[in-house]
Amino acid sequence: MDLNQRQTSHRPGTATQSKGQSRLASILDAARAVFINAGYAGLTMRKVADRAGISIGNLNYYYRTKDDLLRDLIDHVIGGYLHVFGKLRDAAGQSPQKQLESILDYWIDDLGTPETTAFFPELWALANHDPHVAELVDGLYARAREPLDEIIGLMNPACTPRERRQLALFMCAAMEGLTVFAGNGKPWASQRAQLKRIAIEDFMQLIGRSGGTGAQTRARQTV
Amino acid sequence: MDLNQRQTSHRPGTATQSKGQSRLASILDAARAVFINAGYAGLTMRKVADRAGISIGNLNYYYRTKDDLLRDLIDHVIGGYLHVFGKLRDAAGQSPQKQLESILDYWIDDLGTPETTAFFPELWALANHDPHVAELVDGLYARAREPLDEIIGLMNPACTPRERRQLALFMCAAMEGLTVFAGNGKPWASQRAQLKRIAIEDFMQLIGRSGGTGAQTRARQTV
Amino acid sequence: MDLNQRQTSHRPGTATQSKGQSRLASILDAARAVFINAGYAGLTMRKVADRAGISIGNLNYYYRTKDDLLRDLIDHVIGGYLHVFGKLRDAAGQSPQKQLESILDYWIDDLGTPETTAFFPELWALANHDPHVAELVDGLYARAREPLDEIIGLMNPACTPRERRQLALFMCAAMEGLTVFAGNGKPWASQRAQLKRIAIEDFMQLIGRSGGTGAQTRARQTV
Amino acid sequence: MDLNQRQTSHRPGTATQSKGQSRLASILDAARAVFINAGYAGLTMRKVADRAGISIGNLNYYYRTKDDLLRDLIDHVIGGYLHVFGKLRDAAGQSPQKQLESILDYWIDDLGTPETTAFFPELWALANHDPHVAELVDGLYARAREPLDEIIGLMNPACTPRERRQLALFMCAAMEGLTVFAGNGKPWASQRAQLKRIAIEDFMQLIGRSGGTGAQTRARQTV
DNA sequence: AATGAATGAGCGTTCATTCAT
DNA sequence: TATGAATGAACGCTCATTCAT
Repeated sequence: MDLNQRQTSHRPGTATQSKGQSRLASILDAARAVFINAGYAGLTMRKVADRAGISIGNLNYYYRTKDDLLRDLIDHVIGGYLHVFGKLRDAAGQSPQKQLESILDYWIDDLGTPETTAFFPELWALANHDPHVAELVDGLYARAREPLDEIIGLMNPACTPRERRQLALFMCAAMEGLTVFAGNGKPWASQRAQLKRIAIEDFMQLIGRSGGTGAQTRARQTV
Repeated sequence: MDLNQRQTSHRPGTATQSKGQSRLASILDAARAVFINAGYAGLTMRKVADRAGISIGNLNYYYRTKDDLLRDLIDHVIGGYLHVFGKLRDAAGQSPQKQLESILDYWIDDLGTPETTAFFPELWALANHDPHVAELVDGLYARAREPLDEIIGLMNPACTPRERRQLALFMCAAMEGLTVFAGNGKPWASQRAQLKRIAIEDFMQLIGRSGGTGAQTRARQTV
Repeated sequence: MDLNQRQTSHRPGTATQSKGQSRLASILDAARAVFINAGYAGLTMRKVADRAGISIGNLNYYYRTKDDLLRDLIDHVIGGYLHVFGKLRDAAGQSPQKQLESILDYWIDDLGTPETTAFFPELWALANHDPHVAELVDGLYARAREPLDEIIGLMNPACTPRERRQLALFMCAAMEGLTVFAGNGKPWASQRAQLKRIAIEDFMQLIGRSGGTGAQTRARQTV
Repeated sequence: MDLNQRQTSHRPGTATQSKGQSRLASILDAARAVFINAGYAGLTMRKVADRAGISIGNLNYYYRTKDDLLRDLIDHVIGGYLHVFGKLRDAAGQSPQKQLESILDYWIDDLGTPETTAFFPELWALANHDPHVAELVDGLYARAREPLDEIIGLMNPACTPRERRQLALFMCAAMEGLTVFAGNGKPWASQRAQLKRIAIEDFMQLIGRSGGTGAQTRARQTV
């Protein structure tokens, strides 16, 4: 899957003029809002049309089926995250530690926004029933882990590529898990900053002590 | 909320006899299966009735509304997890390290089962739109973290109660996050055991080095 | 295809009680009326439900899809004609000529009724786009031609089975063709009786002079 | 109704230039194809526009309503048949028998083409619900019977005009009825040529023996 | 305790049609 | 001429729910 060259699912021949393109954008925005507010189960063509201020006929003019709309919606939102993760990687010139801290900082802050808190659990649930969504989600995370992987390599050259990938995955999972507990409106939201410090601290240590088998790691630490 | 004294949502006056009670159980089993297979969006009274082998009229006899059924369904499933976590805690006589390892072992194995992999993301998504579900989920995790909290206290007496809670939360989040990546059928499922080792190792270290403010921790590390 | 053992297309489990059976009958009657009045293009679930005096929900309770309803509708109506043709054949004890006359008499009278005049052209049109309808129509006509075939054999033993089938087909086609011109409300409706006489006369002659090759026939006639 | 001076139903002011006229022709061709393939129930403005390679906006520019298009479509197709029947009549210089045979030959061959097999049943069905179509169809057949009527007069001067009309109608009906049974793709398609022979033979005899009451006819034949 | 029958709102979608450009 | 954009009614169908038996 080439995440850079995504193809839209709207009806061919539509959105050729500027009016149609902006309408398409407003549809995707409306769909995103409904999806976030009401979840996939509450995502209906009528709600989207209402929110976008158009008729259902016009909505179906742009998106022949609800599924087409859903795909473009997820493409659209995931595309936004991909864009941000691409930028995060470019924080060059800094030390790997600073880079890592910067990424985690952004990541955990983001998961505290209402949109992300609501969007990703829906995505995870959907991915279990829709292979296409699963593929998109996997692609997104793979991309998001790339800078982590790279930084781990800089911070601990002893790590094998496989170890780097596993560590990045573990860190990614740990942060994403925080969404459920410290996301927007969640019970631990007020302690998100402290949890972020714990995560950063922990990941630094984790990276530093890796680079061999668990036995070796423990040995090195105790020496 | 008292998780020990949950109240069922089925229609009062039903399930008074043994036949009704077993029927209720089969309904909840059917509902769970549908919920896991099709997600909340695909959970319909018809499907549940079909799966349970009864008429929709009869289903509505036991559960006046779909929402009632959903509440009992989630109560039912969460109750199962609570039961297990209660047992885990009873692994007394062993060292705290062994206890911790045992819990994480079970936890991460469980998240690799098809049921858990499918069930929890649905739950997280649902919790964002249904306060009652949110409350149940929070209660479940609070209970699940209790043994972790306790073990942390045993392993590192320097930890304040607040620190213990935060560490337990972080560990819980990190494991739950793995569901999305290393759950059943997920891309990292084959490396789940290794990720488990990383988690256990990491949590051990994390607990060991905690027990002060973040500043103190850093100071100690740099010395 | 066994026309005698047709299977209904209504939802399994419905129409088990007397109320449901009579409702099913009223639905088929309503559907028949709508089909005849408005044609296949004008046959909608809503119109049928309205005509039957029930909600569309209830209509869909009995017939899951419009196609199911259509099949049963056609089965239902064709079944009526089959029943009649079965009876026609039983006009035993009379001379073959009388029997033939009786059948043609009934046939051409029937095609002058509003229902038949409207129903069959719809059927012919539908058969061109729906193989299942085509099969039903073919089955109906095959059955309808059976007594004709038999009578031809009695009237002219010189006819080979193949000739009999062809003659019966030709007669059947000629009569059915009259539907378009002399059916109810058609320009030649008022002369239907005279056209019937022409047909009967013609078919008698046709049968009588058959029983050999065309060349032989012409030879015998000119002698 | 004057079939020679048909008035088109396209929007006044359109198709004034050569480009518009050819576009109109391509629209009618597309409409005919859709009508034949999908039937009246499947005839939609979108399909016609797609097939014609234009936008539905442009289609509605030429035909303000679907009904206008339908009328012109039927006019168009029927016009083609009228044109052919006009030519058939001009097979002068031959004997009436030869002329008759030539007409029947063409007629029954034509009804075996995919277009005619599909088109006419749709037309008959439509005529039952649309008076304008009924009028057009009646006009077409009236014209088609003219040469038959004339030839009958030549072959049997004893026939009264009324008898001639009835015989022509009967013959026309008999042939049209063959469409349903021996049209393209129908069960008897392979025996169409033999059925044609039966028809020709039969009609010759029918014409020859007519010209009086049935009794007289028989008497004359037997003498 | 259980069923078949029934409702009406809402679903996704297609339709003929209009309009500004 | 021709298009893309837009509408609103109607389509077939599913839904949660109610009710009489």
